[in-house]
Amino acid sequence: MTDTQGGTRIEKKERTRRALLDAALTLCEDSSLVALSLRQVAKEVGIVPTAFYRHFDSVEDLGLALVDESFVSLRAMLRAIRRDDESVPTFDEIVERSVTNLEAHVLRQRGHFRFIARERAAGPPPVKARINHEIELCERELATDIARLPGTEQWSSEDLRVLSGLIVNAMVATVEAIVAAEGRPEAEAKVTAVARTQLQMVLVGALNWKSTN
Amino acid sequence: MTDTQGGTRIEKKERTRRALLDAALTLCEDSSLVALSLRQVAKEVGIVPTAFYRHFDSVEDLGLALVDESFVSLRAMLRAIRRDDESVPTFDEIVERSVTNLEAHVLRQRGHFRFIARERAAGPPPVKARINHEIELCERELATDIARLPGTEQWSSEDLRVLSGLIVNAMVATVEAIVAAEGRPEAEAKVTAVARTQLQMVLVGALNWKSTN
DNA sequence: AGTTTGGGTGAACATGCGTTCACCGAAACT
DNA sequence: AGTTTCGGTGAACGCATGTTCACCCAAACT
Repeated sequence: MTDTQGGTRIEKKERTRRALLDAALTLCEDSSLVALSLRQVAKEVGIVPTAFYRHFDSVEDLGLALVDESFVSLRAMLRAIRRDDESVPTFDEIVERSVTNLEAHVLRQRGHFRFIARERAAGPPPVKARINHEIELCERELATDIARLPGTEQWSSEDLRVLSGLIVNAMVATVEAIVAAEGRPEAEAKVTAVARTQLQMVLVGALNWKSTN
Repeated sequence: MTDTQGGTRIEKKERTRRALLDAALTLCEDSSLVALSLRQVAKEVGIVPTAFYRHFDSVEDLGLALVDESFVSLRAMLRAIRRDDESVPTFDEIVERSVTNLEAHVLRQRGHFRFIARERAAGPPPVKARINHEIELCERELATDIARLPGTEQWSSEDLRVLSGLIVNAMVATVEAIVAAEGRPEAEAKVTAVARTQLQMVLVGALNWKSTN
């Protein structure tokens, strides 16, 4: 490969590694990791198939790296929302901020989210497992956030998990719908409007829920 | 192929067609339609690759047939629940019946549901589209069912769709979780228990919702 | 009885796949 | 200046893929 960008050796290695990750993300856009060949992604990047092994053991291994990458940025976003919410009074505003931020983040990282939504259901088993594990972590963190909200003081931890599961489900579905909107802004707006209402309905349910801990 | 079962010609054709559908369902269990080859499924059935074309134009075409099949049986189940519900008084009993029936049906048709859950996100575009369309139909039907329930008389059709979307999301997630339980009964029981509680929470939300039609 | 229909056959093709191996050449060390 | 490290090379392998074609033969028609 002819790398016209100068730089130290590790910089160049990192650059092709990135190129491999990006190429893989693009190439499996409308199929799946399990249908993506090492040679395709190598060709896309402009290196010979064998050179792929200098960076990853297999396509599946590359997939795991993509999962990690995606969730690092997702978790950063969630931390940011959480930080902001410290000073926000009403439920409506929490809903508003959450959905707005989620939408912005999904649009910015469309490729990653497409990937996650797909491989969560169809990826190679280790990839699937990693994704579902990460989502479960989000669910747990959301449960502890909810526990700090007024009105949920004496909920059972059971019910907290159930509620956060419900919300995470709705958010996962929302992400899939935003991604499926394919960038048509009016379709996206409809999706997020629905998501806001759904979250509010769930919150109404939660506020009127008496946990039988 | 040596077909030891006798029968008329169209019966024999139907028999290999079934075998192809079943083989495809089994073979893509832990990958996806997009990673399933025509030759694999032909070999599994015991016919030569070329004979596949006597039944389907392509693997994708076979996939569409599988989608139709799955939803035929799903819709039959939904009709049955709806019929039963006519005579059922309380919300709790509706929740109970729905989740119990869903669980039983998913367990009986595990293969089909696995397939739907996977290909919904990862299938070839036409397959994805067909699945999402079918799910949307379920959502619409649910919305009209809800509209007949006491307490929702003056909801906006907007809100009806939002609520049924929320419920369908939760049910799709439940199906995925049941399938992921891999037949371990205690894991399945936990999943359905969570689903029941989630449905109840949503219903509590709905009952306290005032639609701003 | 004679003919047509149509599911299944088997060879052949070009192409793409993952993986192996010995090798190159420049950056990075000593 | 001399040596090591290591990302990228290119040929080669055995194998699987989708699709074509001419062909077979029993069931189904006339």
